[in-house]
Amino acid sequence: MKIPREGAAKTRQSLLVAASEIFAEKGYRDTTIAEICERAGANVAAVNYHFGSKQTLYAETWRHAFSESTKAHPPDGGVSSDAPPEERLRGQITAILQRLTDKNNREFWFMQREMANPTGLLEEVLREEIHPLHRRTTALVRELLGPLATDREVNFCEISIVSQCMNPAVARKIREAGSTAQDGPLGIDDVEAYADHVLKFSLGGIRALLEAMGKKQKVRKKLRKQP
Amino acid sequence: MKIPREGAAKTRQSLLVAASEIFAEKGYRDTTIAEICERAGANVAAVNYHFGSKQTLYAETWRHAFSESTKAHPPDGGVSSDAPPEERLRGQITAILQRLTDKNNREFWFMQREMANPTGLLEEVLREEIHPLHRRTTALVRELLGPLATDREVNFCEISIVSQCMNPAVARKIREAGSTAQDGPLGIDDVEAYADHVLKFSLGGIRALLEAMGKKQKVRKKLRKQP
Amino acid sequence: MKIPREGAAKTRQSLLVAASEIFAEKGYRDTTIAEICERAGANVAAVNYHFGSKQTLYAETWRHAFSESTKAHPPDGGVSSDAPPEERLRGQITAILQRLTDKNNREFWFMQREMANPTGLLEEVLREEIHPLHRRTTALVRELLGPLATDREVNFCEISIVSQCMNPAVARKIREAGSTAQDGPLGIDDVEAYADHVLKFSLGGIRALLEAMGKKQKVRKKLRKQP
Amino acid sequence: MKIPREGAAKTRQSLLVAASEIFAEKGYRDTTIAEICERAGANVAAVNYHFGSKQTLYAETWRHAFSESTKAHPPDGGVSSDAPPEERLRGQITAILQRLTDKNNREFWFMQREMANPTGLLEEVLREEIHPLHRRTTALVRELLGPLATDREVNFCEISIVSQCMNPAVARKIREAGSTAQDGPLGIDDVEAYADHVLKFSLGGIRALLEAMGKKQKVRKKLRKQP
DNA sequence: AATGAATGAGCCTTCATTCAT
DNA sequence: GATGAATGAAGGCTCATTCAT
Repeated sequence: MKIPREGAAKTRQSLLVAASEIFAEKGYRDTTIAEICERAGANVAAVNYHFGSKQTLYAETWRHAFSESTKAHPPDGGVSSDAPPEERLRGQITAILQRLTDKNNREFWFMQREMANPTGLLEEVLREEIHPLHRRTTALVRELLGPLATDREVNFCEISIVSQCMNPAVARKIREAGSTAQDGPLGIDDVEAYADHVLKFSLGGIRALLEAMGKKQKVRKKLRKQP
Repeated sequence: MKIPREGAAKTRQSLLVAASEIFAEKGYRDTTIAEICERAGANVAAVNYHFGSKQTLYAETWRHAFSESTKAHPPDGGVSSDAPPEERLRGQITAILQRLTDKNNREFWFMQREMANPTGLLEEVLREEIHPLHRRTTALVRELLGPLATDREVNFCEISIVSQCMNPAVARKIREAGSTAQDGPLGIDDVEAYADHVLKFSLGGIRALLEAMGKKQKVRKKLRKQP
Repeated sequence: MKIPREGAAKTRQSLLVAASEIFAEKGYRDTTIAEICERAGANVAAVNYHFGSKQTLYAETWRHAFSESTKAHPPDGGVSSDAPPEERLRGQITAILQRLTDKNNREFWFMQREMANPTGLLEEVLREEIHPLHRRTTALVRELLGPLATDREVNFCEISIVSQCMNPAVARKIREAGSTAQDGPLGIDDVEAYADHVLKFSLGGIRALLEAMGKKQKVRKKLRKQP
Repeated sequence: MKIPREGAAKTRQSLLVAASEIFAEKGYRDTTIAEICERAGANVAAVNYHFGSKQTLYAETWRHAFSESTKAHPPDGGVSSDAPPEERLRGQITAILQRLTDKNNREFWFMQREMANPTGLLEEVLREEIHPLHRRTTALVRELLGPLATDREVNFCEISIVSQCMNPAVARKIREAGSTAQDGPLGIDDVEAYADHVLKFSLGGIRALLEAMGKKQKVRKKLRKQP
């Protein structure tokens, strides 16, 4: 009747895996401890025994999903830090998109749910994990826009780029494309094609900002000459 | 003990308003009928009397929020259809952003929750209400990219533009900026500034796509000359 | 919007009819006032307005169904009181069976429900309406069994006869036969055939009792001769 | 505050017993889970924990009552299958009546309620449990009537016999007699006396049918001789 | 260490009845 | 006189958590 357990903490891992799947699929509220335990092949009391509460398990699961994801997809997309900024931007864009569309990755859905239904417990995770990524992108954008850009311009620009990658509709479309349609090359192909597009589009956007800054600069210089 | 009933559908409206607020704030599951009724100043049974069930009320509320939103913010942003496409693009961007950041508008949060936790009931609303908006933007993008662009290019481009407007992080930031910070001009100012940015950035992106298409065109012409 | 009502008490009658149907079909508890009023084309408050309460309507309905039934099916089955007792027994048996299987008759189902789930309110009706019928049959049985039969013998015999007619399984079978099968002669044919059977069977039973009494009588006479 | 749990299925049994009593007394609808649990000394959630739902508990209770009843009262009434058919008929009649009037037996009241207010769930039980009993009686009747009797005659005859035993009025009378009146010998005595009566009455009925068949037979023979 | 029975708070829903028009 | 909105008392069920082994 009992499953042979080689270690005490094997159940813990099973619970984490089961929870990861179900939480990502149904969200916190619609997930029941019973279901998690059943899928994990454990007792109903197992969650409270190993994690203390549903809340704690949730947080733990989130953390786990996030760190797994970061491990699997390095934020630079495999591009060397010596590469030209355009290349590094491509790396970051690809990284986000791959991370997002990795079938084993629940992180994105956790985040979606959190944004829609913040539990508060995860603000902390967001700060610790997401902000560094943002700062990395912000730094790159600053590099591309040059020192003349205001902080707001850099901020907006970073939002523009990341938004294109994080739009849930995008994620869903890609996912569905890969799962429903002729489940073959299209999935991956799509992601790469979209990454190319985002890079091209964003570089165009950045160039437009640079040109506008240039004009302003000239105007200011003119004005300075004739006060 | 009884509230004076001045009209038949007055309670109904109160319930709709209360539900709109609480559903948007907490989501379907975490919202209790009791809370809605209490805020609406009605009896616990009022929801089931007027709407039949929590589900129905939810759908009704969603629908209501959406149509109110469409009414308040015409999708062209008040720009004439005779205006040049760049102006019309500004109109659409502004429309989405205003719609999103309108304090009385819960629609966006409903949508967020639905994407995270689909009830299935709302697929229909999505199709009926969202797709037309997308088609409108797609048509405009096609106009800007010209007939040489592929459907995929147009599609990606439309996603790029809309994503920048619909990013929940943006919405949240703007909202929080308007509500927590010096609750003053910053809110609206922010939206307008961001709209300007998105327009500029996107036009830059589009121009980049056009140029890329031009090069391809030239290459093809060359190839055609020397077979 | 309002149905033209020629009299005040027209609604009352509609309610009674609707209630009769639904109570008989579903029983007291499973019937809702709302359903009754809907079928009667009246307001939800109509029942309480016209009858004071659900209980009262129930009692009223029962009484109504019962008296209607007695009116429609005279307990002697149309057989003259001058006819020989066997004929009169046939009349009574036929009367009960017809009464029971009359499609417009809810009375039997009310009784069934009452026996299973007595409301207490109806004890009175039972005494007033059922007992006279029983006494009538008892008298006839006494006539058939002669003065030598004990009261218990008469009582048992009466039960035997009436039981054969009132068995709900019988009622159900006949009803279903008439409603599902080729909804034609079979229904009535069945009833008549069964009535014939019950008469024959019961007269046989009575004769057996008489013979047994005869033997006892002889024994007693013998015993009396040889004290 | 907590009841010592000596065994796993002890609570289950308590619930079954309590449910059996209350369901039989009040019927499905008028019985509340709370009452059952209270009487069983269990928590309000106990029913749903052990049985899943009120419905399931009801079905389970019914099944339990029925099988208990069959166990306690073998359908042949203790008469050997070698005994003459009249004796076996006495056995069956006695078995039904004893079963019906057994004070610990709720089965009959369940059945009454079901016939009046079918839940549909129990059709199955009826088929599995009741039909075999009927077939047994039918076979015996066929034996008594001989091969010349039509199926309908056998069927009607079986109904006549069983009806006399199953009449709820009989059951009620006997029960009340045993419980209210000089709660003594009358109860059991009554049942035996009534069983005697039913046997005698039914054998008389059967003989009458046989005689009628004999006449028909003679007529047919005559007709065959003079075509 | 781990289980499964048990708990109790809370939720949605139903429904007979009452109230204000 | 009659309506339909409103009420509040339950009832069945779910579920995270606790307890006794």
